Amino acid sequence: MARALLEALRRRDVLADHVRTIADADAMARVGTYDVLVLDRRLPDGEGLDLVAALRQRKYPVPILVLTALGSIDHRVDGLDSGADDYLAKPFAIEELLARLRALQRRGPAISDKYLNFGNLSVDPRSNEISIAGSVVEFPRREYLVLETLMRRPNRIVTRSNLIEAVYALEDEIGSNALDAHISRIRKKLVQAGAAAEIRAVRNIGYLIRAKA
Amino acid sequence: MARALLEALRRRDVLADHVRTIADADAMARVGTYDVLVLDRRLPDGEGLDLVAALRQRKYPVPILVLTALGSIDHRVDGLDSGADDYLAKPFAIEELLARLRALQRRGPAISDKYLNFGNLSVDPRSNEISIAGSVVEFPRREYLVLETLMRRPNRIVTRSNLIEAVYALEDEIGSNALDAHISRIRKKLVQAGAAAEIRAVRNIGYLIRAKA
DNA sequence: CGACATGTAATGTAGCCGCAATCTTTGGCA
DNA sequence: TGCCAAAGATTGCGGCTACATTACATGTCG
Repeated sequence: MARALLEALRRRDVLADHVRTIADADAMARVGTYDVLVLDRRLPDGEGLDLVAALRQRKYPVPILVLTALGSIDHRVDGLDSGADDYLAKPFAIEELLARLRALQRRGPAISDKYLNFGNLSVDPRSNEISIAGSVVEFPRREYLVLETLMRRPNRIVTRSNLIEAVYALEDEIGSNALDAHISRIRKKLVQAGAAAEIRAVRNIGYLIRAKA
Repeated sequence: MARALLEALRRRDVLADHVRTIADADAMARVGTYDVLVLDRRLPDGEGLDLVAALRQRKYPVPILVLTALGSIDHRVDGLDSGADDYLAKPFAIEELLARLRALQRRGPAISDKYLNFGNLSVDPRSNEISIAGSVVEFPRREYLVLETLMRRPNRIVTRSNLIEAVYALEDEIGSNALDAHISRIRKKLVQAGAAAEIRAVRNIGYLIRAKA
């Protein structure tokens, strides 16, 4: 089935990778950049939904479509609950799968809009949770705010005053290197977690986040 | 839009009825026999999701696909939560809608029991019953309300005021750490029951429920 | 009367965050 | 190229405060 699907995709000039196991898929998801992920439930080394849950727990933002031979309601509900974005029962027409993939892809940006992604960093403004290289890293409130602000403009300079404004909102806090201290602490966490991004200072102006050298 | 859709369906020999209001749709659903129902969210006499909720509460078994101009996640989640079986953001390709309708039809009748599931927690808003790791755990009214509210937005921050509002509805109750006390009691029950989720505080803002570390 | 729910208040506590002292880097300038 | 002042980086420390917990009083229902 995978072969047929790959062939159909290739014919439409869709780029696709294929692996057979959950372990491989997990590895690919960590390093690769994909628009959408298609996952069978029954896989040689386990249950596909477990991977979905794991990816979602790590805030993996890419839409996931789950294929299953089990068309029953229960399983469908499980699929959606586990964090999949769409669900398709086998047997299915290739055409339908393609339509759904297009739909997911179109919706995709909207979905990942809720995440701020850059390199292997992912910020979820809803839960104030930050994931680096696939695992959640805790950031205290102020540090989180600084990093979120930077992540909203990757590769672009954010002025000191912008940052201070974002972090201290209304509270009047002026005069100290508090911001610098936060930056420093953030940096430490970033390297520690193996982030593929770094924060650079722009003298007399502010900071920016960019891909690591 | 309805006209275009009806035309497309007719061309494929699909029988379809069309009404414009929630009231009419409700009436049709009561008497007619349909394989699937397509519902817009914005309707002249109200919000489509309310009809979905009402139908589901009556155990109306027919799959429902909801159309919406609002493609955001919130709305999508709301849609699924309300008991809809599929969700499609406008604008969409007619082809895609048709594919989804076929899929729904093939899957057959679905009663989307709208449990709120997260980790090994399950909340049934209908019976106000909470299960943790498969067994029912008793929660008194206020605690239940707090937990249900959190479970409606897993992984997302729920503000203190939201929670207070949810728990104390209209009753004016202000000024105390009553909420904190409830949270504490809930936490105790959660760990005692071996929940795979935990409630975290977000300083100065509120709480969120998320997968246990 | 007893069990339980729930608000209140006292007390405990973690950990954030600002400060400041010290070290490092940067860029202007001769 | 080399020097220096200023900007930035880093780090330990301690106070503060929002949150956590617990006990207790009150209320409610059987």
